[in-house]
Amino acid sequence: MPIRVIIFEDLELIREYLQQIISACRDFTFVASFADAKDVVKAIEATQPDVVLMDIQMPGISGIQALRTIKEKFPAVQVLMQTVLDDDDKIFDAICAGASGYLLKNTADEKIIEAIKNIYEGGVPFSPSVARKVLNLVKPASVQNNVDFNLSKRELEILNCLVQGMSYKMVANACFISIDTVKTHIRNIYEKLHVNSKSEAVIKAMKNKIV
Amino acid sequence: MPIRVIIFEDLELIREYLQQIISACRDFTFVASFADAKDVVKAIEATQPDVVLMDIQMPGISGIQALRTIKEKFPAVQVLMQTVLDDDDKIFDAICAGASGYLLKNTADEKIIEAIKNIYEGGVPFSPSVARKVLNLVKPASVQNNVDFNLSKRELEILNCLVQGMSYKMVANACFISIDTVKTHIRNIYEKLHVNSKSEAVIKAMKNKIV
DNA sequence: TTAACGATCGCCCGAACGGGTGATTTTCGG
DNA sequence: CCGAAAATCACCCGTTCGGGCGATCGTTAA
Repeated sequence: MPIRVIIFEDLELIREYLQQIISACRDFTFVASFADAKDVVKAIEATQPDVVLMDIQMPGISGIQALRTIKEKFPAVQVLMQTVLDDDDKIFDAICAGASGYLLKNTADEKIIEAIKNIYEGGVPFSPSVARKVLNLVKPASVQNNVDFNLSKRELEILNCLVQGMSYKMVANACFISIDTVKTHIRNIYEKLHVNSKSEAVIKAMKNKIV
Repeated sequence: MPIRVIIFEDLELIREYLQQIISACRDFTFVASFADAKDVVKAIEATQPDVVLMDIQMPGISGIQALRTIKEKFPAVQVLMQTVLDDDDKIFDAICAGASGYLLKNTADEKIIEAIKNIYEGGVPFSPSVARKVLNLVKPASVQNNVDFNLSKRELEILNCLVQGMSYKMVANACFISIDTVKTHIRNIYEKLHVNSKSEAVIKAMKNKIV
């Protein structure tokens, strides 16, 4: 059973070009193409696609907005975003909105074919440079989680309570120890983390993924 | 100029298998292979590879540890991790440690070849399922940043101070307002965020990326 | 032109917190 | 087995915080 593909792309030239590539491959059925995403819901309902090729820059409703709508109404439909410019924010937005893949428009034909198949099989095709960007988005968030603050097991447990927003009293109850002991532990934690308030400890714990 | 490749892989069968794949491709020069990462630094110095194929599970020093060492001493060397099991944590650790790519061992030969070329050209090859996992790591971090707590500009500003670990007094100084006004604002913030302590507000702010 | 809202400031009180000191017991590696 | 580190508890003191109440002054939207 061929994969049903539809296209959203404002530029006629590119639209027809993509259309040709899809049609030429017998694993795909080219179903329809649209120059804008105004009636994206109706379009999906009418055409029942497996995969949507979506341009990011389009007059009127943006590709990202359309993507959001699709993922909301038809979560099973896979959407492959494509764009000329590799803007970090756009890429990030698209990923957060549920894009299944992200290609730059300089991608070779056979790569596009491959990406569509890939996406249909549950993969996540990214242009190399896009993938690099995604990685750079992930990395900073968790860099330096190897810093060792030398917290004991108990201290970690209590710090964990703190990052859940607990008060001293609540920690004491949760850990079955007296409130004074909690204070002692927290004092020690502060010293090890080089902070001197609960908020700072929580912030440092979250940023360093000690939790 | 062919790409110089070395292999770290404890299982002889797989090691020789990879070795054959690499050798068979005239874009690559197979330089050496090692059964463990004990002398990883010496190995790199001696062989001057462009790309390292690194198994994750190895007796003694783990592939991730070796990866860290390589990236520390030879940041220019690209490392392609590979593993049988697609453990989320391992993958995440590898990415954070600077892995240039991540393949599952069921990857087809030609995909491996492609991945090595890709990596050498600055790309980031991931097995489809790995890429999906990476995405899932990125997404939750920024999901729900659209929740609107209806904070005023001033309240946002003060909340920002809080997530930097400031006390009431410090916020007052930073915003050039009296400490009592800070208290009023924070009271209002608490109400809007449905919390009732600084830590909780900080946690909620960080988790929801209001900052 | 009111009414609503945000920003500003003030006072009060009790609870929570931060830091200092000291002590006992448990645990665990050498 | 012994000593260090961790875990436990206690008391004191001053500061910070959380919350309740009230107030003034702009801006703005109905």
